[in-house]
Amino acid sequence: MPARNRARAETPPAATHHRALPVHTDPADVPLETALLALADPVRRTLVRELAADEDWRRPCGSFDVPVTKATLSRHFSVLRDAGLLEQRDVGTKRLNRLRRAEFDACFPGLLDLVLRGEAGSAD
Amino acid sequence: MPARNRARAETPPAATHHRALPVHTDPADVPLETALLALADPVRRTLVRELAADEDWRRPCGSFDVPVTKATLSRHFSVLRDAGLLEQRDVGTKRLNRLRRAEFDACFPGLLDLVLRGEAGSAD
DNA sequence: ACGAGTGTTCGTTGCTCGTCGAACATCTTA
DNA sequence: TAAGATGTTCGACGAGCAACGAACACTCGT
Repeated sequence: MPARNRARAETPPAATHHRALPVHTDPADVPLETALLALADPVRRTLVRELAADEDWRRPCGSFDVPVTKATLSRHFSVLRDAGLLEQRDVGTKRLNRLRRAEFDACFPGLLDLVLRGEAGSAD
Repeated sequence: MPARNRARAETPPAATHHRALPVHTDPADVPLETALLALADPVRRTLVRELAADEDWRRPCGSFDVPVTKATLSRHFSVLRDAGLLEQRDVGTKRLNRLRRAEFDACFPGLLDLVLRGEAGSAD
């Protein structure tokens, strides 16, 4: 419980203590199949869109408008992390999220845009 | 059994008689989820790649190198049709296939390229 | 007309995935 | 230290999907 509170000047609000922080898979190590399956779920696409609409590190896990339980939501975040789509950071009691837009886009160009663009095949 | 055998000068080898030909869903009517799910399967991605590698209307259904039964294969083709990825045409006893590259690409830009490009997240 | 070749349909089986409730862990505040 | 807030983990359940064998349908040869 010591914990040095030396606020590191970083992009995010500076993480507090240290909880067993999740594994962040690099998009470059993500098989195409994993990426496609991750974005094939409607709930996860909503999460991705809401993340893209807001600024980085602004939204804790519980702040998303999806019709599922905390348990299910946690699972979805896990899948997004494993797909190289999500980065998380703990601050206080909440876990803040960031969409890895640039990194993911570099590995799967166009895929994220498709999701953010819209639902129909006619797009837009 | 009448059937006008006026060989229509077309792109494909000109269809013979008429079997209950399959329903071809227009890519513009395909939800993003359907497209993603269709390409999320490894067998279907193989089919798509082999189709893209060869010329249009050259490959009958049974000519693909995938480790599944005829029944399963038929099901996969059905899924690809419903995703607006495949067009089929009957000639004699075989059903020839064509990848709807341009049409699908217009609706889901970049998606097909991703599949054809490769498997890894590092692409290429 | 018959048989071979090709593809679809049907019913079943097994596995994966999304979902939930309940219990647990961690951090903050009173 | 106790209470509250936020997420995660742990079975369990149900739906969906890929896969198969077998039976059927259609076309082309002989």
